[in-house]
Amino acid sequence: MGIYERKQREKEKRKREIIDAARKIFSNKGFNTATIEEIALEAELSPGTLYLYFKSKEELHTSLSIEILKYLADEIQKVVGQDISVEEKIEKFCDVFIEMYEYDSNILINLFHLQSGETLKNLSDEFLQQIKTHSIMAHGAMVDVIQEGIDQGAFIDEHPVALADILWSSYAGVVLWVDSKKLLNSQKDFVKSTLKTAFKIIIKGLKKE
Amino acid sequence: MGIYERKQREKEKRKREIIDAARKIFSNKGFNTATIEEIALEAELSPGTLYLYFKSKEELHTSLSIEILKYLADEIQKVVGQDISVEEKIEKFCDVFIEMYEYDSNILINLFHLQSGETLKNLSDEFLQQIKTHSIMAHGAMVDVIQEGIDQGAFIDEHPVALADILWSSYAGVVLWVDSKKLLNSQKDFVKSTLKTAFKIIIKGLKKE
Amino acid sequence: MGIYERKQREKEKRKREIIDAARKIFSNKGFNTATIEEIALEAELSPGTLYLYFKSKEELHTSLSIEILKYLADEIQKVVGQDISVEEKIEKFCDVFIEMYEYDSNILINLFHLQSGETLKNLSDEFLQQIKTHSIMAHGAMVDVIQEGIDQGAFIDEHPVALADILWSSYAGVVLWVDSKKLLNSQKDFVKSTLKTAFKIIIKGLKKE
Amino acid sequence: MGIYERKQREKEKRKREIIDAARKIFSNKGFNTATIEEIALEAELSPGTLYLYFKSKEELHTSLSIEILKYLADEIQKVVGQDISVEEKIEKFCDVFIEMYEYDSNILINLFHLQSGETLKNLSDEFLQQIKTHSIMAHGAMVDVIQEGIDQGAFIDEHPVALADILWSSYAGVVLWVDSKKLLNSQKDFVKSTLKTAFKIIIKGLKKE
DNA sequence: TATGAATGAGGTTTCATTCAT
DNA sequence: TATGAATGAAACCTCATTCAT
Repeated sequence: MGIYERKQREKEKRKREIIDAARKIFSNKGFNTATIEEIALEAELSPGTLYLYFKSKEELHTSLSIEILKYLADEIQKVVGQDISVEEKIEKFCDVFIEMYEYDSNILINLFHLQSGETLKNLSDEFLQQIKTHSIMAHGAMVDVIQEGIDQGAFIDEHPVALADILWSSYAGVVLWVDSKKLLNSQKDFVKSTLKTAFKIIIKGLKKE
Repeated sequence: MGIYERKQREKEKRKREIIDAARKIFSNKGFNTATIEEIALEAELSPGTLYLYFKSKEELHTSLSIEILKYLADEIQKVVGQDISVEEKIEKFCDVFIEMYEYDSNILINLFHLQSGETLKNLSDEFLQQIKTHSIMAHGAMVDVIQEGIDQGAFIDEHPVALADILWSSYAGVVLWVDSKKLLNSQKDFVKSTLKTAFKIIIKGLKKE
Repeated sequence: MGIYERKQREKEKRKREIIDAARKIFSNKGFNTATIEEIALEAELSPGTLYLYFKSKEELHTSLSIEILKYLADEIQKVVGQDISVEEKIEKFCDVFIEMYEYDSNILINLFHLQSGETLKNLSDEFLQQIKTHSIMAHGAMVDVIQEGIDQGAFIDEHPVALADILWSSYAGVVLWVDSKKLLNSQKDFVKSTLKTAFKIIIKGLKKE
Repeated sequence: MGIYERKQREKEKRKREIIDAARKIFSNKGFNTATIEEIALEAELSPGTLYLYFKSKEELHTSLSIEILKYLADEIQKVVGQDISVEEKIEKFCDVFIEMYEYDSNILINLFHLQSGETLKNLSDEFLQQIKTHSIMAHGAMVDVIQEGIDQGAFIDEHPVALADILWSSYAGVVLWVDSKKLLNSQKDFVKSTLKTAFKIIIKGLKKE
């Protein structure tokens, strides 16, 4: 390994540390409330150093989001090729969502920051392209599985893209809604069980007769 | 109409103008990014004037959220007593959600700001109580309808609170997710059709056999 | 009494009500912290009305201060002509100070606001002249009494102006200092007894041998 | 000197510069009228920088006041142990006061800001404790000297705490009163001579027969 | 490359003052 | 004369970003 490679690797490692710190802080505080200083502290670096690796707070957040999106897309895609029934595949999607939630319960809220008009407008083309790519891959995988179900005559004959959206929405909705109720009523976390039930009902609803 | 009544009415009207301006701005920019100056500009008032009607930016936002919550709870409750089948009632819930979305597509995101830990912590008891009351009423109405379905033997025998959560989640999820996709892909708005399909599938999933 | 006089009298009465309200509020909060709105509320008038009687917050405060100063000067002067010994006259001065303090314990702090460079600079010539006049009269009365004591051979032969300053200072000092201690240590009010003792000691110090 | 020490020293130096600037501005304008921007300008720093060293305007002012109080307490205490007569000790107290006044003629007014109810209420316990400690030390030192005089049979048999209060009051009173006269009459500064005379008279008044 | 002190623009909020009624 | 809603300047404070070391 040459000097250049080693340096490159060092740089990647440092970037990773910063992104990990950023995830923790953004997760707890949200984009606007989190400060660069807090993230730097968490990363055991100085604020100035963060700017050697990321052009701005916005870019740091976007990098983090893209990473999450990429991970999600990868996990979803892994399910598609498995030798199990379509129903089981959709259950696996549910498991992926639960896994994401258990890893970091605020990950989704972070992702939604991306969608704010202002944020997207200021995004570089490169980042925008990456987001689109990963989004399409994750979503496409689900569409494929649903199409498979329709082709097998197991699922109702609706537009598969819409059906995939419903699965995604279920994920987003349960996480946000149940989380919100939890805070308001100080109840324990029942995202997992609600998501399981939701998917069960949706699968039942998707099936013919 | 006496002078006092006229003044009172003037005051209410002004408060309404401010809340309407606030809805527009908070809707587009989110709580943190929106500025009092922008809201004042939108309301064609000076920043100082806003503080004659609302103690703080936070209180203005909370007032707005409570209003939305109250409206939602009212509309949902209207459905419960109607002389139609449970299935139709749930379809009506869907219509209420669509109506809300069409009135202001970012209304829900506004509501989610309430849930942030920091926000809830700083809320006055009075506001907190109102939020809880309206939340419980809206949610309770849905639970009642689902219970009705279970009692009639029409719906599967799951915990009705969880089932109501799934309906709410569906609303939240579709709005957020599909909206997010729309922004990213510049597609036209298909929240309405997706929400319709989602409810159709969930109703089917809820029904016995 | 003509219409003009009646109007004039009305106006004076209103001015008095405002000044009385101002004394109460300035006394409790100090010049900067007190607000026009509070004073208006106390006077049972609207903020706008205050500006019909006083050009500015500053002028209202100055008017109040001048009134106090005038009252003080009058009371002090009443003592001078009385048919009692110089010692007794100085004791009477002390009583006047105590009376002022008991009427309003923060009166003096109010007076000191006048002295701030910024305030004096912005004062109209008319007001400045009034302040000077009353100050000189009050102070002159004390100087006269002390001079009387010196002439009688009862008091030490120091510059009488300086000796009068010491009496005034004693008043100012005890009020401010003891008041300050009271707040810090939550002790009861012993301004009165301290002032009495202070004057007793100073009188003793003033006397020959 | 290591890097850490040098940095620490730099930091202390900067804090000092800010406090010095603050003294100048607070001195001229008073707490409320002085602005952070002015202080920053005086310190040749940006407003934001001040907040790296002091949490708030209030804390900056309190720090300044405590410093003054500490210095005063130290100087007063140095006098107590000296091998001179009680009379001479009290004269030395006077010299300390004069020295303070000559260093910054508005120092005392600054200290009085501390006493305002609002200020004391918002003070952190740590600061409050420091203020109390220094106050008690300074005052206690004077009480000790007076007690010494009483024990020697040189001073009249009054409550020594009250007598110490009179000395302090004399200081406060002369500085405020004479300073106020100076501003009003544009006379030259005679605080020093008046204070000297005042102490002379009080000492005479304190002595037995 | 790494630091972290310094910056300064921009946010929320207050309040003396004005002015249409 | 009296009102009080509206104004808007100016205050305090935060924090993303820069730059000398």
